[in-house]
Parts: sequence; C-alpha cells; structure tokens
Amino acid sequence: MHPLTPLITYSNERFSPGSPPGHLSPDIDPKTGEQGRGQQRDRGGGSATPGCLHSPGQGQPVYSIPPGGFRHPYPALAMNASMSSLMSSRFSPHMVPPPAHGLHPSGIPHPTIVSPIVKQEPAQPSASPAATSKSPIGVKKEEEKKPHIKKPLNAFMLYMKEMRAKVVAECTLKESAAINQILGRRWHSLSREEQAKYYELARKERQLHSQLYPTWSARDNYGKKKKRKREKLAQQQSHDAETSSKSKKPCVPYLPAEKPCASPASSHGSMLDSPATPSAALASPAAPAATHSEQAQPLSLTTKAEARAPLGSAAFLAGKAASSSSSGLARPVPFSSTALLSSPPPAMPVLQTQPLSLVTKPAD
DNA sequence: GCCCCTTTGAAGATT
DNA sequence: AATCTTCAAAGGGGC
Repeated sequence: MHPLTPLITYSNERFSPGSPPGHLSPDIDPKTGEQGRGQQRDRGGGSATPGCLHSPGQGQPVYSIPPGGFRHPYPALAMNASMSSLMSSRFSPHMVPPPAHGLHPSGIPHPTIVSPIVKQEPAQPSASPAATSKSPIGVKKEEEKKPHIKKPLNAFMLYMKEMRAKVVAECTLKESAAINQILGRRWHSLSREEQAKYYELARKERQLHSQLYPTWSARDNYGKKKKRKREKLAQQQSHDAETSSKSKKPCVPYLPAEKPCASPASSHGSMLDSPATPSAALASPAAPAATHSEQAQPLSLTTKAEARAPLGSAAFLAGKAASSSSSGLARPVPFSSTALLSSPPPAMPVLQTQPLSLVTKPAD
C-alpha cells in the first residue's frame, strides 16, 4: 500500500469548490496516482526543491488523486453543508456520533483508528482501565470495545504523508528522521497559499474527527507511547541545564540549511552536516548561506518547545504581528482561523530571520 | 520486537 | 495566560 494512500485518497472537493486552488492540477499520474506537476511552488520548489538538488518532476502535487477516483478517509471532509447528510449516508448509523470505532462502511478502517492489539505499549498504571485489566480476554474485549483512536493529522503531518514518497524517491533516502528534516525545510519553503491548503485540510480533519468521535480527547492517547523518550528528555534537559552553566557554550540556533540528497549511508549525524555541494546549500531558500557549517553541530539554548513559537500560538501571532512590519519575514500564518482565512495578512516572504528550530546538542 | 530519531502542529497539562 | 508535554506519520537503525 502506498505510504501516502490515506492522504491521496482525499477528495478533490476538500477545498471549497468555489475557490479551488489555482495551482491544483487535474492531471494525474496514472502510475502513482499523483497529480502531475501542473504547477510549481512559488517558492522553494523552484528550480531546486528544498532538500534535494535533483528534483526531476519539478512539481509537487499538493494533492494527489488516485486514478480510480476519490475516496476520502474522512468522507465528511469533502463536504461542508452536506456533511451531516453524507455522514449518515456513508457511515453506518452506529458510526455516526457517538461512534467510537472506526470502521468505514466499506470495511476500511478509519485512518485514525488502529487496532489496539497492534503497537500498543504495555499496560501502564495510568493507562486506560482496559489496558490494566488482568484478564487477557477482558483486555481484548475492552480493547475491541475501545479501539485506539488516533489524533487527527495536523497540517504538517498531512504534508509529510503526501510528500514523503516523493522525497524518498528523489533523495533515495529512507530514514524517516532524515526525510522529515527535509520535509520540515520544504514545509517552511512553501508559500503561504500552499501551506494554507494543508492547514485547511487539517482543520477539516479535526472537524470531522470531532464529529466522528465527539467524546474523544487527545488525552485519551496520552501515556501510550514515548515512555522512554520522556525519560530521556528529562535527562537531557537536566543535563543541558547542567552543561550550559558549566561550559556556557554559545548556542547557535539551528538554521536549516538545505540538505542535498544524502546518500543512504548518511545517517543522523551526517544529516546535519554541511551541504555536500555548494549548490545544494544555495538551493535552499532557508539556508542563509552555504557556509553554515555550524549546522553540522547545531546547538541549542533550550528545548525545542522553547525554541519555536507554534504557528498557531498566541505567542507566534503576537510575535508575527510585531515582527512582520519590521522585518517582513515571518512564517505563514496558520489557517486555523476563519478570521485569518477571510482576511489573510499581506503576503510575506517565507524566508525567516528566526531559527526554525533549535536542536539540543548533547554536551561533550 | 520495541523504541529512538526527526519534523511541525494541535491540544491537553502544568506552572 | 504562558509554557511545557504528548502524540500524530514514517521507517531505518540500535539495542
């Protein structure tokens, strides 16, 4: 199954029919199910796609459409006023709120629902009662009753799902960590309009998700993964605090330089190395200069959470309002707000003056 | 076989 | 209110 299948099944109606994104090309690659390069990003994707020098197709289908037609994982996503009616027509009655289990009437599981038997962490004290049940059978029954409902994907996740295969193909990279770094830079190189599409799509995802699972809360999934990471994070944070006071290393924000397609051999460490070729760095809209070799060892002052202001956060919006007038460089504004949608801020360059992110450098 | 890595964004939790 | 934490996807790699 194509890794992007969930996304590429999105209906082309996902966006308001009245204002279809002009760059959405109808031509579809019958082979991949992707849209052909009918358009090019106005930034970043230009002659060299961020992350990869060679970008054969030179266009990136923002939304791919399967040759066989449109099938939306969230059928209701493709609708607006008719959402409820479609919901009732495409979902069996017990699936419509309050459903709790995500079988599509077609038998295809809802993308946000995974079998609780699959990839579930061992029961935790804080986990759901079902997970703490003593009887395996009881556990199974409880799990069947209460499948794991995943979080709806945010804009960037949707973007990743769509673009991952492309980056993998272009860069011959397979490591998701490396791919995600590239995708992160590409994401920032997207124009406001292009990002807006994903924000809008994500907004619809959340909307439908909330309709499908009105009682679901993100907290339901808390504590179901990343146990070790939490511990590691805590350790690292304490360690960072310790070392920062000791060595007082100058912390260099991680300014994502364009990374050329790395050989499969290159791994985590090398991912942050200087661009292998000058042109690679030059191709990066986000790369201030090709000489940012310090990116190979990005340092950070704080945690990532501290380093970046979430796009949708009040902090970000406030910061943007304050900075956009002076620098004119800011991140695109998320389109999670109808107000923003109705009156988008003036177009702004995507290049940023602020670090996109900071990564913590383990102290020596 | 599980977890980490790595990204951004949303949302819950905490301060 | 501001900040922090967790989890969404993905798959190679490490243990």
